[in-house]
Amino acid sequence: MIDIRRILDSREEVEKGLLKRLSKEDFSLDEIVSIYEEKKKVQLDFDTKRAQQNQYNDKMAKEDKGSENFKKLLEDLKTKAKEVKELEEKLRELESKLQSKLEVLPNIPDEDVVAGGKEANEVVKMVGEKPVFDFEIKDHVELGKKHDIFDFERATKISGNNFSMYKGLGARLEWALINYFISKHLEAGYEMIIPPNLVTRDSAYAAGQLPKFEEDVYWIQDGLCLVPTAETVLTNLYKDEILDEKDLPRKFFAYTPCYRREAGSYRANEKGLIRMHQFNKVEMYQFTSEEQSPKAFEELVSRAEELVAGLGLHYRLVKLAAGDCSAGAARTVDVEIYLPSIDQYYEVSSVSNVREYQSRRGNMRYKPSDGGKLKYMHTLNGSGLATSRLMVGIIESYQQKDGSILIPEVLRPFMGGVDKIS
RNA sequence: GGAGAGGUGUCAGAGUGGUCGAAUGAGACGGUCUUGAAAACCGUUAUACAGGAUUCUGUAUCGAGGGUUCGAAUCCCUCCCUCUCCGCCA
Repeated sequence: MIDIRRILDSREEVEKGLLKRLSKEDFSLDEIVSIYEEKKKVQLDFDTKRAQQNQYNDKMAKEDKGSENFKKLLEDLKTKAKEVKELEEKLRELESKLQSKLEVLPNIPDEDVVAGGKEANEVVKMVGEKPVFDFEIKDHVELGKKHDIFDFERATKISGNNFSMYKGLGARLEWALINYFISKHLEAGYEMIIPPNLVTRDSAYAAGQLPKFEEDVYWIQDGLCLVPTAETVLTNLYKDEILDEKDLPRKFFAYTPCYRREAGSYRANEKGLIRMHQFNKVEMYQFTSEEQSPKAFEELVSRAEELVAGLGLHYRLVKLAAGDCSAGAARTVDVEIYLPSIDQYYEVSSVSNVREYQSRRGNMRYKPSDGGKLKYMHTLNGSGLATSRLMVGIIESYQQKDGSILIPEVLRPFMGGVDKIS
Protein backbone atom coordinates (compact mmCIF):
# COMPACT_ATOMS: atom_id res chain seq x y z
CA MET A 1 0.00 0.00 0.00
CA ILE A 2 1.21 3.46 -0.81
CA ASP A 3 1.58 5.94 2.03
CA ILE A 4 -1.20 8.53 1.85
CA ARG A 5 1.30 11.12 3.07
CA ARG A 6 3.49 10.48 0.07
CA ILE A 7 0.54 11.21 -2.16
CA LEU A 8 -0.21 14.41 -0.27
CA ASP A 9 3.36 15.62 -0.15
CA SER A 10 4.50 14.79 -3.65
CA ARG A 11 1.49 14.09 -5.70
CA GLU A 12 3.14 14.79 -9.05
CA GLU A 13 5.97 12.42 -8.39
CA VAL A 14 3.57 9.67 -7.35
CA GLU A 15 1.39 10.26 -10.37
CA LYS A 16 4.38 10.16 -12.67
CA GLY A 17 5.50 6.91 -11.13
CA LEU A 18 2.12 5.24 -11.38
CA LEU A 19 1.70 6.31 -14.97
CA LYS A 20 4.66 4.14 -15.81
CA ARG A 21 2.55 1.08 -15.08
CA LEU A 22 -1.05 2.24 -15.27
CA SER A 23 -2.98 4.34 -17.69
CA LYS A 24 -4.55 7.58 -16.65
CA GLU A 25 -8.07 6.17 -16.41
CA ASP A 26 -7.02 3.45 -13.99
CA PHE A 27 -6.60 5.64 -10.97
CA SER A 28 -7.39 9.06 -9.58
CA LEU A 29 -5.19 10.68 -7.00
CA ASP A 30 -7.54 13.65 -6.95
CA GLU A 31 -10.30 11.43 -5.71
CA ILE A 32 -8.09 9.93 -3.05
CA VAL A 33 -6.94 13.31 -1.83
CA SER A 34 -10.46 14.66 -1.68
CA ILE A 35 -11.65 11.65 0.30
CA TYR A 36 -8.74 12.20 2.62
CA GLU A 37 -9.55 15.88 3.07
CA GLU A 38 -13.14 15.05 3.84
CA LYS A 39 -12.11 12.39 6.28
CA LYS A 40 -9.85 14.85 8.04
CA LYS A 41 -12.69 17.33 8.41
CA VAL A 42 -15.05 14.76 9.81
CA GLN A 43 -12.39 13.51 12.15
CA LEU A 44 -11.73 16.97 13.56
CA ASP A 45 -15.45 17.43 14.10
CA PHE A 46 -15.74 14.05 15.72
CA ASP A 47 -12.73 14.59 17.96
CA THR A 48 -14.00 17.90 19.34
CA LYS A 49 -17.53 16.69 19.87
CA ARG A 50 -16.35 13.51 21.49
CA ALA A 51 -14.07 15.56 23.74
CA GLN A 52 -17.09 17.57 24.92
CA GLN A 53 -19.01 14.40 25.52
CA ASN A 54 -16.18 12.95 27.54
CA GLN A 55 -16.05 16.07 29.70
CA TYR A 56 -19.73 15.75 30.45
CA ASN A 57 -19.29 12.11 31.22
CA ASP A 58 -16.66 12.98 33.78
CA LYS A 59 -19.08 15.37 35.40
CA MET A 60 -21.79 12.77 35.53
CA ALA A 61 -19.49 10.36 37.23
CA LYS A 62 -19.25 12.77 40.15
CA GLU A 63 -22.96 13.44 40.39
CA ASP A 64 -25.31 11.55 42.60
CA LYS A 65 -27.27 9.13 40.46
CA GLY A 66 -30.70 10.29 41.64
CA SER A 67 -30.06 14.04 41.67
CA GLU A 68 -31.83 16.64 39.55
CA ASN A 69 -28.52 17.66 38.08
CA PHE A 70 -27.86 14.13 36.96
CA LYS A 71 -31.17 13.84 35.17
CA LYS A 72 -30.61 17.14 33.43
CA LEU A 73 -27.14 16.17 32.28
CA LEU A 74 -28.46 12.86 31.08
CA GLU A 75 -30.94 14.54 28.78
CA ASP A 76 -28.30 16.83 27.30
CA LEU A 77 -25.97 13.98 26.79
CA LYS A 78 -28.42 11.79 25.01
CA THR A 79 -28.66 14.20 22.12
CA LYS A 80 -24.94 14.79 22.09
CA ALA A 81 -24.20 11.09 22.08
CA LYS A 82 -26.43 10.55 19.13
CA GLU A 83 -24.67 13.26 17.19
CA VAL A 84 -21.29 11.82 18.00
CA LYS A 85 -22.38 8.36 16.97
CA GLU A 86 -23.46 9.60 13.58
CA LEU A 87 -20.14 11.33 13.07
CA GLU A 88 -18.30 8.20 14.06
CA GLU A 89 -20.17 6.17 11.53
CA LYS A 90 -19.44 8.68 8.81
CA LEU A 91 -15.79 8.72 9.77
CA ARG A 92 -15.54 4.97 9.58
CA GLU A 93 -17.17 4.94 6.21
CA LEU A 94 -14.70 7.47 4.86
CA GLU A 95 -11.80 5.55 6.33
CA SER A 96 -12.73 2.32 4.64
CA LYS A 97 -13.43 4.11 1.40
CA LEU A 98 -9.99 5.68 1.51
CA GLN A 99 -8.42 2.35 2.37
CA SER A 100 -10.09 0.58 -0.51
CA LYS A 101 -8.97 3.24 -2.97
CA LEU A 102 -5.42 3.12 -1.68
CA GLU A 103 -4.95 -0.60 -1.50
CA VAL A 104 -5.64 -1.26 -5.15
CA LEU A 105 -2.83 1.04 -6.23
CA PRO A 106 0.36 -0.80 -7.16
CA ASN A 107 3.68 0.29 -5.76
CA ILE A 108 5.48 3.29 -7.20
CA PRO A 109 8.30 2.07 -9.46
CA ASP A 110 11.80 3.26 -8.70
CA GLU A 111 13.10 6.31 -10.51
CA ASP A 112 15.24 4.28 -12.92
CA VAL A 113 12.58 1.75 -13.84
CA VAL A 114 11.23 2.46 -17.29
CA ALA A 115 7.59 2.77 -18.25
CA GLY A 116 5.69 0.21 -20.26
CA GLY A 117 5.08 -3.52 -20.31
CA LYS A 118 7.05 -6.61 -21.28
CA GLU A 119 8.19 -5.10 -24.56
CA ALA A 120 10.09 -2.44 -22.63
CA ASN A 121 12.07 -4.91 -20.53
CA GLU A 122 15.79 -4.47 -20.85
CA VAL A 123 18.45 -7.16 -20.97
CA VAL A 124 21.14 -5.79 -18.69
CA LYS A 125 23.58 -8.68 -18.67
CA MET A 126 24.40 -11.73 -20.76
CA VAL A 127 26.53 -14.51 -19.33
CA GLY A 128 27.88 -17.41 -21.34
CA GLU A 129 26.79 -18.33 -24.80
CA LYS A 130 24.19 -20.46 -26.44
CA PRO A 131 25.47 -24.02 -26.38
CA VAL A 132 26.56 -25.38 -29.76
CA PHE A 133 25.61 -28.91 -30.75
CA ASP A 134 27.10 -30.89 -33.63
CA PHE A 135 24.05 -33.13 -33.74
CA GLU A 136 20.28 -32.87 -33.92
CA ILE A 137 19.11 -31.91 -30.43
CA LYS A 138 16.14 -33.35 -28.60
CA ASP A 139 13.87 -31.46 -26.26
CA HIS A 140 13.55 -32.34 -22.58
CA VAL A 141 10.27 -34.18 -23.06
CA GLU A 142 11.83 -36.54 -25.54
CA LEU A 143 14.97 -37.00 -23.48
CA GLY A 144 12.90 -37.54 -20.37
CA LYS A 145 10.93 -40.23 -22.04
CA LYS A 146 14.04 -41.91 -23.31
CA HIS A 147 15.60 -42.07 -19.84
CA ASP A 148 12.34 -42.55 -17.98
CA ILE A 149 13.06 -39.65 -15.63
CA PHE A 150 9.61 -38.14 -15.69
CA ASP A 151 6.15 -39.39 -16.41
CA PHE A 152 3.70 -36.85 -17.74
CA GLU A 153 1.12 -39.39 -18.81
CA ARG A 154 0.66 -41.00 -15.44
CA ALA A 155 0.82 -37.68 -13.60
CA THR A 156 -1.96 -36.47 -15.84
CA LYS A 157 -3.91 -39.63 -15.30
CA ILE A 158 -3.72 -39.08 -11.56
CA SER A 159 -4.06 -35.31 -11.25
CA GLY A 160 -5.22 -33.94 -14.56
CA ASN A 161 -3.69 -31.70 -17.11
CA ASN A 162 -0.37 -29.96 -16.52
CA PHE A 163 0.98 -32.00 -13.72
CA SER A 164 4.19 -33.93 -13.93
CA MET A 165 6.01 -36.53 -11.96
CA TYR A 166 9.73 -37.03 -11.52
CA LYS A 167 11.04 -40.54 -11.48
CA GLY A 168 14.27 -42.24 -10.61
CA LEU A 169 17.27 -40.15 -11.60
CA GLY A 170 14.90 -37.35 -12.58
CA ALA A 171 13.55 -37.16 -9.06
CA ARG A 172 17.07 -37.33 -7.71
CA LEU A 173 18.25 -34.58 -10.02
CA GLU A 174 15.36 -32.39 -8.92
CA TRP A 175 16.14 -33.03 -5.27
CA ALA A 176 19.85 -32.46 -5.86
CA LEU A 177 19.04 -29.02 -7.19
CA ILE A 178 17.12 -28.18 -4.03
CA ASN A 179 19.93 -29.48 -1.86
CA TYR A 180 22.46 -27.50 -3.85
CA PHE A 181 20.45 -24.31 -3.26
CA ILE A 182 20.05 -25.07 0.41
CA SER A 183 23.76 -25.61 0.91
CA LYS A 184 24.58 -22.36 -0.85
CA HIS A 185 22.07 -20.33 1.13
CA LEU A 186 23.28 -21.74 4.40
CA GLU A 187 26.83 -20.85 3.38
CA ALA A 188 25.67 -17.30 2.80
CA GLY A 189 24.17 -17.08 6.27
CA TYR A 190 20.50 -17.34 5.43
CA GLU A 191 18.20 -19.03 7.90
CA MET A 192 16.30 -22.04 6.65
CA ILE A 193 12.57 -22.34 7.06
CA ILE A 194 10.13 -25.10 6.23
CA PRO A 195 6.81 -23.30 6.33
CA PRO A 196 3.20 -24.39 6.15
CA ASN A 197 1.99 -24.89 2.60
CA LEU A 198 -1.50 -23.69 3.40
CA VAL A 199 -2.19 -20.15 4.47
CA THR A 200 -5.20 -18.13 5.58
CA ARG A 201 -6.91 -15.55 3.47
CA ASP A 202 -5.48 -12.81 5.70
CA SER A 203 -1.93 -13.95 5.07
CA ALA A 204 -2.58 -14.20 1.37
CA TYR A 205 -3.94 -10.70 1.48
CA ALA A 206 -0.96 -9.22 3.27
CA ALA A 207 1.40 -10.73 0.72
CA GLY A 208 -0.84 -10.35 -2.23
CA GLN A 209 -1.45 -8.62 -5.42
CA LEU A 210 -5.08 -8.73 -4.56
CA PRO A 211 -7.53 -8.46 -7.40
CA LYS A 212 -5.66 -10.72 -9.79
CA PHE A 213 -4.35 -13.04 -7.16
CA GLU A 214 -7.81 -14.36 -6.36
CA GLU A 215 -8.06 -16.62 -9.35
CA ASP A 216 -4.41 -17.57 -9.62
CA VAL A 217 -4.35 -19.61 -6.46
CA TYR A 218 -6.13 -22.76 -5.36
CA TRP A 219 -8.68 -22.02 -2.68
CA ILE A 220 -9.52 -24.97 -0.52
CA GLN A 221 -11.75 -25.66 2.45
CA ASP A 222 -11.80 -23.57 5.62
CA GLY A 223 -10.78 -20.41 3.80
CA LEU A 224 -7.24 -21.58 3.23
CA CYS A 225 -5.25 -21.47 0.03
CA LEU A 226 -2.30 -23.45 -1.26
CA VAL A 227 0.77 -21.25 -1.38
CA PRO A 228 1.58 -20.00 -4.88
CA THR A 229 5.10 -19.28 -3.58
CA ALA A 230 6.88 -19.38 -0.23
CA GLU A 231 6.91 -15.60 -0.44
CA THR A 232 3.30 -15.67 0.69
CA VAL A 233 4.36 -17.28 3.94
CA LEU A 234 7.63 -15.45 4.49
CA THR A 235 6.04 -12.05 4.06
CA ASN A 236 3.85 -12.79 7.05
CA LEU A 237 6.69 -13.85 9.31
CA TYR A 238 6.82 -10.53 11.13
CA LYS A 239 3.26 -9.46 10.58
CA ASP A 240 2.17 -7.03 13.30
CA GLU A 241 5.60 -7.13 14.87
CA ILE A 242 8.15 -4.51 15.75
CA LEU A 243 11.84 -5.38 15.44
CA ASP A 244 14.93 -3.49 16.55
CA GLU A 245 16.96 -1.94 13.77
CA LYS A 246 20.04 -3.71 15.08
CA ASP A 247 18.36 -7.03 14.30
CA LEU A 248 18.02 -6.13 10.64
CA PRO A 249 18.53 -7.34 8.03
CA ARG A 250 16.94 -10.72 8.61
CA LYS A 251 17.65 -13.21 5.84
CA PHE A 252 15.61 -16.33 5.24
CA PHE A 253 15.07 -18.97 2.65
CA ALA A 254 12.33 -21.54 2.41
CA TYR A 255 11.52 -24.51 0.26
CA THR A 256 7.92 -25.18 -0.74
CA PRO A 257 6.08 -26.66 -3.63
CA CYS A 258 4.25 -23.83 -5.39
CA TYR A 259 0.69 -24.26 -6.57
CA ARG A 260 -0.71 -22.14 -9.37
CA ARG A 261 -3.82 -22.43 -11.43
CA GLU A 262 -2.17 -20.70 -14.39
CA ALA A 263 -5.63 -20.17 -15.80
CA GLY A 264 -5.41 -19.22 -19.42
CA SER A 265 -1.69 -18.69 -19.46
CA TYR A 266 -0.53 -21.65 -21.51
CA ARG A 267 1.24 -21.24 -24.78
CA ALA A 268 1.78 -23.71 -27.52
CA ASN A 269 5.53 -23.97 -27.14
CA GLU A 270 5.44 -24.36 -23.39
CA LYS A 271 5.37 -28.08 -23.29
CA GLY A 272 6.64 -30.39 -20.66
CA LEU A 273 7.96 -28.89 -17.49
CA ILE A 274 7.89 -25.26 -18.49
CA ARG A 275 4.61 -24.24 -16.91
CA MET A 276 2.82 -26.45 -14.45
CA HIS A 277 0.27 -26.32 -11.64
CA GLN A 278 2.84 -27.46 -9.15
CA PHE A 279 6.55 -26.87 -9.06
CA ASN A 280 9.34 -26.74 -6.53
CA LYS A 281 10.98 -23.54 -5.50
CA VAL A 282 13.37 -22.26 -2.91
CA GLU A 283 12.57 -18.67 -2.06
CA MET A 284 14.92 -16.10 -0.55
CA TYR A 285 13.53 -13.33 1.58
CA GLN A 286 14.92 -10.35 3.43
CA PHE A 287 13.53 -7.93 5.95
CA THR A 288 15.66 -4.80 6.00
CA SER A 289 15.75 -1.20 7.10
CA GLU A 290 15.10 1.50 4.58
CA GLU A 291 18.82 2.13 4.15
CA GLN A 292 19.73 -1.51 3.72
CA SER A 293 17.25 -2.41 1.03
CA PRO A 294 19.11 -1.29 -2.14
CA LYS A 295 22.14 -3.32 -1.13
CA ALA A 296 19.97 -6.28 -0.21
CA PHE A 297 18.44 -6.17 -3.65
CA GLU A 298 21.84 -6.39 -5.32
CA GLU A 299 22.74 -9.21 -2.99
CA LEU A 300 19.68 -11.23 -3.90
CA VAL A 301 20.23 -10.75 -7.60
CA SER A 302 23.80 -11.88 -7.35
CA ARG A 303 22.82 -14.88 -5.23
CA ALA A 304 20.33 -16.04 -7.83
CA GLU A 305 22.91 -15.44 -10.50
CA GLU A 306 25.56 -17.36 -8.65
CA LEU A 307 23.33 -20.41 -8.42
CA VAL A 308 22.61 -20.42 -12.13
CA ALA A 309 26.22 -19.76 -12.99
CA GLY A 310 27.27 -22.61 -10.73
CA LEU A 311 25.21 -24.96 -12.87
CA GLY A 312 27.11 -23.76 -15.92
CA LEU A 313 24.04 -22.56 -17.75
CA HIS A 314 23.86 -19.73 -20.22
CA TYR A 315 21.69 -16.97 -18.73
CA ARG A 316 20.82 -13.32 -18.84
CA LEU A 317 19.52 -10.69 -16.46
CA VAL A 318 16.46 -8.72 -17.43
CA LYS A 319 15.41 -5.54 -15.74
CA LEU A 320 11.66 -5.41 -15.93
CA ALA A 321 9.72 -2.40 -17.08
CA ALA A 322 7.23 -0.97 -14.61
CA GLY A 323 4.21 -2.65 -16.13
CA ASP A 324 5.77 -6.10 -16.02
CA CYS A 325 6.67 -5.94 -12.33
CA SER A 326 4.23 -7.47 -9.88
CA ALA A 327 2.00 -4.96 -8.13
CA GLY A 328 4.06 -4.68 -4.98
CA ALA A 329 7.46 -4.39 -6.57
CA ALA A 330 9.29 -1.09 -6.92
CA ARG A 331 11.88 -2.86 -9.05
CA THR A 332 12.38 -6.34 -10.38
CA VAL A 333 15.21 -8.16 -12.07
CA ASP A 334 14.62 -11.58 -13.60
CA VAL A 335 17.23 -14.24 -14.18
CA GLU A 336 16.45 -16.08 -17.38
CA ILE A 337 18.11 -19.22 -18.63
CA TYR A 338 18.42 -20.33 -22.18
CA LEU A 339 16.30 -23.29 -23.31
CA PRO A 340 17.88 -24.77 -26.44
CA SER A 341 14.85 -26.66 -27.78
CA ILE A 342 12.73 -23.56 -28.14
CA ASP A 343 15.62 -21.13 -28.53
CA GLN A 344 14.20 -18.84 -25.86
CA TYR A 345 15.11 -17.46 -22.45
CA TYR A 346 12.87 -18.38 -19.54
CA GLU A 347 12.63 -17.00 -16.03
CA VAL A 348 14.07 -19.11 -13.23
CA SER A 349 14.29 -16.32 -10.69
CA SER A 350 12.57 -13.05 -10.11
CA VAL A 351 14.05 -10.68 -7.56
CA SER A 352 12.00 -7.76 -6.31
CA ASN A 353 12.40 -4.89 -3.91
CA VAL A 354 8.96 -4.30 -2.52
CA ARG A 355 10.11 -1.53 -0.16
CA GLU A 356 7.32 -0.59 2.27
CA TYR A 357 4.48 -1.90 0.18
CA GLN A 358 3.94 -5.19 1.96
CA SER A 359 5.03 -4.01 5.39
CA ARG A 360 2.33 -1.36 5.40
CA ARG A 361 -0.30 -3.92 4.73
CA GLY A 362 1.13 -6.32 7.25
CA ASN A 363 2.05 -3.63 9.78
CA MET A 364 5.68 -4.73 10.06
CA ARG A 365 7.86 -2.09 11.62
CA TYR A 366 11.22 -1.53 13.24
CA LYS A 367 12.56 0.71 15.93
CA PRO A 368 15.37 2.85 14.52
CA SER A 369 18.62 2.70 16.47
CA ASP A 370 18.64 6.48 16.88
CA GLY A 371 15.44 6.19 18.91
CA GLY A 372 13.30 7.96 16.34
CA LYS A 373 9.80 7.08 15.29
CA LEU A 374 8.94 3.57 14.20
CA LYS A 375 9.48 2.86 10.52
CA TYR A 376 8.14 0.28 8.16
CA MET A 377 10.57 -2.45 7.20
CA HIS A 378 11.53 -3.01 3.62
CA THR A 379 10.91 -6.47 2.26
CA LEU A 380 12.63 -8.16 -0.65
CA ASN A 381 12.08 -11.49 -2.26
CA GLY A 382 13.80 -13.54 -4.89
CA SER A 383 13.61 -17.06 -6.13
CA GLY A 384 16.69 -19.01 -5.36
CA LEU A 385 15.63 -20.83 -7.49
CA ALA A 386 12.64 -22.42 -9.16
CA THR A 387 13.62 -25.92 -10.20
CA SER A 388 11.47 -27.19 -13.03
CA ARG A 389 12.71 -24.84 -15.72
CA LEU A 390 16.23 -25.47 -14.58
CA MET A 391 15.56 -29.14 -15.22
CA VAL A 392 14.62 -28.24 -18.76
CA GLY A 393 17.73 -26.10 -19.14
CA ILE A 394 20.06 -28.69 -17.66
CA ILE A 395 18.65 -31.65 -19.56
CA GLU A 396 18.65 -29.86 -22.89
CA SER A 397 21.95 -28.03 -22.50
CA TYR A 398 23.87 -31.01 -21.17
CA GLN A 399 22.61 -33.57 -23.65
CA GLN A 400 25.26 -35.51 -25.52
CA LYS A 401 25.38 -36.89 -28.99
CA ASP A 402 24.59 -40.37 -27.69
CA GLY A 403 21.47 -39.07 -25.96
CA SER A 404 22.96 -39.20 -22.47
CA ILE A 405 22.81 -36.23 -20.13
CA LEU A 406 25.77 -35.00 -18.13
CA ILE A 407 25.08 -33.93 -14.56
CA PRO A 408 26.53 -30.52 -13.68
CA GLU A 409 29.44 -30.97 -11.36
CA VAL A 410 28.00 -29.04 -8.44
CA LEU A 411 25.07 -31.44 -8.28
CA ARG A 412 27.01 -34.67 -8.30
CA PRO A 413 27.74 -34.71 -4.56
CA PHE A 414 24.01 -34.47 -4.00
CA MET A 415 23.35 -37.42 -6.27
CA GLY A 416 25.71 -39.85 -4.71
CA GLY A 417 28.31 -39.18 -7.36
CA VAL A 418 26.14 -39.90 -10.38
CA ASP A 419 27.71 -37.95 -13.24
CA LYS A 420 25.58 -38.91 -16.15
CA ILE A 421 22.11 -40.09 -17.04
CA SER A 422 22.39 -42.65 -19.79
C1' G B 1 -15.10 -33.59 17.17
C1' G B 2 -16.95 -33.11 22.86
C1' A B 3 -16.21 -30.42 27.77
C1' G B 4 -13.95 -26.51 30.38
C1' A B 5 -10.61 -22.16 31.19
C1' G B 6 -8.55 -17.90 29.23
C1' G B 7 -6.80 -13.72 25.82
C1' U B 8 -5.00 -6.62 29.46
C1' G B 9 1.20 -2.39 28.04
C1' U B 10 8.29 -5.25 26.61
C1' C B 11 7.04 -9.35 30.17
C1' A B 12 4.34 -11.06 34.64
C1' G B 13 -0.17 -9.65 36.55
C1' A B 14 -4.50 -6.50 39.04
C1' G B 15 -8.81 -4.48 37.43
C1' U B 16 -16.69 -6.73 36.77
C1' G B 17 -20.16 -0.06 34.35
C1' G B 18 -17.95 6.34 35.41
C1' U B 19 -12.45 9.50 38.73
C1' C B 20 -8.81 3.50 33.88
C1' G B 21 -4.20 4.64 28.78
C1' A B 22 -5.03 1.39 32.74
C1' A B 23 -2.63 -0.55 39.92
C1' U B 24 1.59 -3.41 41.29
C1' G B 25 6.05 -6.05 40.15
C1' A B 26 9.96 -7.27 36.68
C1' G B 27 12.90 -5.73 32.64
C1' A B 28 15.04 -1.63 29.83
C1' C B 29 16.89 3.42 29.77
C1' G B 30 18.56 8.04 32.41
C1' G B 31 20.22 10.01 37.12
C1' U B 32 22.02 10.03 42.51
C1' C B 33 25.43 7.18 45.41
C1' U B 34 30.35 4.27 44.35
C1' U B 35 37.45 4.15 42.65
C1' G B 36 34.36 0.62 39.48
C1' A B 37 30.34 -2.79 39.90
C1' A B 38 26.22 -4.63 42.74
C1' A B 39 22.51 -3.00 46.11
C1' A B 40 19.48 1.14 47.37
C1' C B 41 16.93 5.55 45.96
C1' C B 42 14.70 9.15 42.21
C1' G B 43 12.85 9.59 37.31
C1' U B 44 11.47 7.86 32.30
C1' U B 45 9.30 3.65 29.71
C1' A B 46 3.09 2.46 23.92
C1' U B 47 1.30 3.44 19.03
C1' A B 48 -1.57 5.94 15.36
C1' C B 49 -4.28 10.13 13.74
C1' A B 50 -5.64 15.32 14.09
C1' G B 51 -5.00 20.41 15.88
C1' G B 52 -1.63 24.45 17.80
C1' A B 53 3.55 23.81 16.99
C1' U B 54 9.31 25.77 21.99
C1' U B 55 7.83 22.60 26.39
C1' C B 56 1.20 21.39 24.38
C1' U B 57 -3.84 19.54 23.49
C1' G B 58 -7.64 16.31 21.66
C1' U B 59 -9.24 11.47 19.79
C1' A B 60 -8.69 6.24 19.25
C1' U B 61 -6.55 1.62 20.86
C1' C B 62 -7.19 -3.70 27.03
C1' G B 63 -7.50 -10.62 20.79
C1' A B 64 -10.92 -8.84 16.18
C1' G B 65 -15.66 -7.08 14.76
C1' G B 66 -20.57 -5.66 16.10
C1' G B 67 -24.32 -4.37 20.06
C1' U B 68 -26.44 -2.29 24.85
C1' U B 69 -25.56 2.50 27.59
C1' C B 70 -25.22 9.43 28.65
C1' G B 71 -20.68 6.41 29.71
C1' A B 72 -17.53 -0.24 28.31
C1' A B 73 -11.11 -3.36 29.67
C1' U B 74 -15.61 -4.40 32.61
C1' C B 75 -22.40 -6.36 30.22
C1' C B 76 -24.44 -8.98 25.43
C1' C B 77 -23.58 -11.30 20.39
C1' U B 78 -20.29 -13.23 16.44
C1' C B 79 -15.53 -14.66 15.01
C1' C B 80 -10.23 -15.72 15.84
C1' C B 81 -6.45 -17.60 18.90
C1' U B 82 -4.16 -20.07 23.32
C1' C B 83 -4.31 -23.67 27.30
C1' U B 84 -6.32 -28.21 29.99
C1' C B 85 -9.10 -32.82 29.82
C1' C B 86 -11.59 -36.55 26.68
C1' G B 87 -12.32 -38.72 21.81
C1' C B 88 -10.33 -39.58 16.84
C1' C B 89 -6.17 -39.92 13.46
C1' A B 90 -1.00 -40.18 12.53
